[in-house]
Amino acid sequence: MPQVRKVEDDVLLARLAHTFKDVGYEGASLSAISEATGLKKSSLYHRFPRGKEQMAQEVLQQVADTLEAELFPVLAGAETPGRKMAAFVRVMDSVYAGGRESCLLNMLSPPRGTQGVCGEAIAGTFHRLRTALSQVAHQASAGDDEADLRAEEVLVALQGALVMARGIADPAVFERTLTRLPGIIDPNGGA
Amino acid sequence: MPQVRKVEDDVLLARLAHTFKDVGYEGASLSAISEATGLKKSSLYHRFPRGKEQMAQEVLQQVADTLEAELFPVLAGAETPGRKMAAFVRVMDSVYAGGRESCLLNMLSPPRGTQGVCGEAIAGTFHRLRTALSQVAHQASAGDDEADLRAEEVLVALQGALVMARGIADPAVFERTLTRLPGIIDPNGGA
DNA sequence: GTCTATAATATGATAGAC
DNA sequence: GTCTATCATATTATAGAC
Repeated sequence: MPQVRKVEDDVLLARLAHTFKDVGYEGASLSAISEATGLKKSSLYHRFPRGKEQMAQEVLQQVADTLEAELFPVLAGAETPGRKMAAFVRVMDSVYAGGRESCLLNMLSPPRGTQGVCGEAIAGTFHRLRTALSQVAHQASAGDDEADLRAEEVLVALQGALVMARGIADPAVFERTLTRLPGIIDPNGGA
Repeated sequence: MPQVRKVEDDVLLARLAHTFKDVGYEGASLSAISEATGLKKSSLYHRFPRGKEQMAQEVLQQVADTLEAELFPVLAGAETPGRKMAAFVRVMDSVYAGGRESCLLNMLSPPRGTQGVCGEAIAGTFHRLRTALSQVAHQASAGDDEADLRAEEVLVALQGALVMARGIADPAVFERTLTRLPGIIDPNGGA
């Protein structure tokens, strides 16, 4: 009888993501993952034959897919920079649960030197975000170099706010930081 | 004959810190630590009877001690805000090896909810840094609330730059961010 | 203070029943 | 597709020689 999927793929990935965000790659033992997902280890290997590394890869891929579907079309669209950044803030506030969850790009980051597949995915997502934000800054009348710097500054603030929110156990840092982001990309945007 | 210290305490702590910065708390197995420090596991337990948790605690304590000795006296001293922030940048550039090393406050951060001793130390160091930076901002004619926000913004940028530098394997992000920090605390400081 | 040796447990991973 | 049972290895931790 139990030939049916006990946990749907999207739910499974969401629970995996939550676990990785909480304890990181090394901290996420298969036992912990099993408990978090409700699937036994062997069932997890059925879904992810290459084990934990594949889980991390697919979770990162889903992050990339979500951004590609929900964020980048807006940032590349016809709206004003102000509206685009409002959407950016909305998406990030949702992705990071108001600062109560950490970033997978941080928590899944491999050791220095050991780049590997996850490292490539993480770097790629950072670059993709920076490019998209830079174009918004460019739209807000920044020169090419200045636009890149503004985009970088936004990502730096986003990541730092998440680290600090976790470090002092206070999501308010993240919320305060979010409100600053539109003004970084578009200083004349009536922030 | 080998009744003498093979590795001095400060060297031992430095090697431990390097390992934790690289692979995080969970990723730093005793085997890895043993190899990195040049001491066998049982020797490590002789130095740190409570094991890895104690190692992390002492490494964090040493970070706090270093800041207390090298940074906070300057920030609380009689110099101009500009000189204080120049010293801040110098210390941070050294502590994080120009962006090629991660922050222990990030890499040793315990899972959400599980605060524990390390969590307390990390939060304490964040608060201590924020307070000291806020006083510099206050000196640079910021109001009390504004000073706190500027201090927070500096720490957020610092942490985020380290995460991003690691994520895209490019320390330049960190160096660029460092140059912005004095202007955040003192916008009229001729940055 | 350091080492070799060892114990108890946890981990990543596989085999095979249903 | 999920499960129980199992394996080989790695992990934290301790005992005792030098």
